[in-house]
Amino acid sequence: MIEWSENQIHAFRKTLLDWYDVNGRQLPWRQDHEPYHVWISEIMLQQTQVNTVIPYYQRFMTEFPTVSDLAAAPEAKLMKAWEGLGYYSRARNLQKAAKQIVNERGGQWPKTVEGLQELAGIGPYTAGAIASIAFNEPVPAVDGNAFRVFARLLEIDLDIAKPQARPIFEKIIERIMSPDRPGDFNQAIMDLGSSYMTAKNPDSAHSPVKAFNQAYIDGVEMQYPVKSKKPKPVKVSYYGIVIRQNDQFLMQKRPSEGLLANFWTFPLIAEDDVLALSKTPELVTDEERLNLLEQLIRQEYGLHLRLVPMGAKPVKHTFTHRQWIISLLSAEVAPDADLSFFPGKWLSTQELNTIALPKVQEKLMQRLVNTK
DNA sequence: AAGCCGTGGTA
DNA sequence: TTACCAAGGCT
Repeated sequence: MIEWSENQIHAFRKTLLDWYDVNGRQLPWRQDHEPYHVWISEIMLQQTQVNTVIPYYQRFMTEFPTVSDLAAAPEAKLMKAWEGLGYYSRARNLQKAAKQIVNERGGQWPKTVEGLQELAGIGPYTAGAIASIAFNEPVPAVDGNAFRVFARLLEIDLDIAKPQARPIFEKIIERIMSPDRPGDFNQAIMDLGSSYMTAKNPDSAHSPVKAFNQAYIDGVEMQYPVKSKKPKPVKVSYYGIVIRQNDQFLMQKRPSEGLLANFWTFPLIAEDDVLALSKTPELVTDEERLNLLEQLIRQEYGLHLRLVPMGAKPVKHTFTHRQWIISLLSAEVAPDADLSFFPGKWLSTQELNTIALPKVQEKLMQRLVNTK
């Protein structure tokens, strides 16, 4: 890596901010520096693209205009507002933090990076963003953009996937950033990172800071940032059981922790659990498989079902670390069936249109429409 | 430290 | 299709 002189640092600040003053993006959350606005946008933007966030942010501000409104909101309404954004613990933490501010702090925001990180869902990046943008504190906001931009500018060889890299980048950026305009500096770095200095197809030849971009100058831009790879999603096969009576589906609520916590889906049964009932799982035929599945449902839920496979191909849905492969089967259940052992309830199509559903459930329901 | 936690877009 | 990315935080 290289180091800049004081003169270079001053020149970089001026070049960056001059560019930002003219070319900075106009975004809904940049109309003012209200901590509430900065906060909501920063949480939504975690691992999520700007274009995806914009409509969510606008609806959110209409429904929950202030931190008090958010603190007092029914959780179902909040989840409906977040539906489709993913990483749903962000929404739950959002309300936790809103309650912290309203109930424990008399509506007062913590105004320092340290204080902000005491709020649920606010880590080092988001705390730096809020502190610098809303409270003008000269602290870096090191997100993926900042890692990438500074790794290239200075040819920093640290693996940005490793936690130790963060404090080192923070120290480097602290020295470089504009002490009088910290919020604008941090946002300018993000705009740079999402325009000229993107991960895949950067356009450094036209970048306002190309003269400062050592990796570009040396023709090794694509070697930065150094980032170790993550493991592939693990494939998991399920049977999705569609039990319909007139206008209702028998739905199952997911556990309160873990993937898609508390969301409603069709009952999902892991193929592994079904095959575990066989002494020779590798020899199970399709017909036996169906029998084993019906047996498991009898044992676990006390439901006597006759299952009929639906459609040809299973529904696939990929999360960050899992790929679900779901084979749909339909069944009828007797009107007087005992549902006391079944961990779920009947939901009408009306209700299903009202509550928040995860994308994978919507895919399953879509498949239902297509195979009818 | 490394795995968990969603979704949509792009090459 | 696969692979990887996009303004991370929590455990």
